[in-house]
Amino acid sequence: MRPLTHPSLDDVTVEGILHALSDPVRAAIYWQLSCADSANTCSAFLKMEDRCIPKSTLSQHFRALREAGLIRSERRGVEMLNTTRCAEIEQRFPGLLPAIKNAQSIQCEARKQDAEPKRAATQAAHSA
Amino acid sequence: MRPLTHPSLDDVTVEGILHALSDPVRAAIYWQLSCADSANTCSAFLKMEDRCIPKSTLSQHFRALREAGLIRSERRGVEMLNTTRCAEIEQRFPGLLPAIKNAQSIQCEARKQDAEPKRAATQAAHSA
DNA sequence: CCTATAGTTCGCAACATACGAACTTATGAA
DNA sequence: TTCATAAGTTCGTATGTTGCGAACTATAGG
Repeated sequence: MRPLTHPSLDDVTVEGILHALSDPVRAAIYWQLSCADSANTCSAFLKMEDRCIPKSTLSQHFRALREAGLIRSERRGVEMLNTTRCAEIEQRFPGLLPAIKNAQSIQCEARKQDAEPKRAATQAAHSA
Repeated sequence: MRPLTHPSLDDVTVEGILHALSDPVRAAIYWQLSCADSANTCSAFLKMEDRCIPKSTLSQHFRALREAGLIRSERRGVEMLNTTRCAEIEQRFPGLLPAIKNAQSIQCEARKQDAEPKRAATQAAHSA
């Protein structure tokens, strides 16, 4: 097992960040980590929103986030503690992560709104 | 040749935007289009920053931008006029594109700063 | 109709991604 | 110590995506 490598802040690129967050699973992991008041292990994400994500896939996603500079991981015994580097990134690219997060949540809300009328329509069809 | 398709604003996704702009060539095309006071053809990008990008590759990049909802393309005779849809996207995801653009330009400046000392060092070495 | 020009599509090679199986490392019990 | 277990990583492979040359399509102007 090769040691964990984290890019220095100067080596973090916008393209890397955008690419890492353009994957829905990684984006979900990232925002969840950024909301968590304490560090989080990988296995905490084995089940995400009803989807069961294989361990190996998760491991790759964490590596992608780490290599993009979005998170910092450190071994703690048998498990791994992951924390976001958002303060650092905010320093280098002010406003970037908040803007992306805001957009994601707008989209998330819009999807909920979309789902509502459909469910109502289905119910109406059933009762008719 | 299948007709040009543009997603409706509701179908534009954050992941799609991030993915489209995570490619340096597409990002460059996009920002250049957004700076252009008028619409721009594809062939205007055949030579970008000393790099010569093949026509077919360019065509794919334009398609990617179009399908992500970032640009609108319309035939005008034998060529294609491309315009950004940034006003629409700003409406749906306020602040997203400006934040990304700002980050890109910060990175661009940082790279220039990085290049300077090197060139100076090289000159010093030559004169020594 | 012929030719030139701007883009698109096709086909293939190179690269990236997902995931099961096998492996490594740390922990705790016997 | 030795064994079992748990958390992650790495490997192999199947599947998907991307880049680019060659062939194609569509339009404008002789």
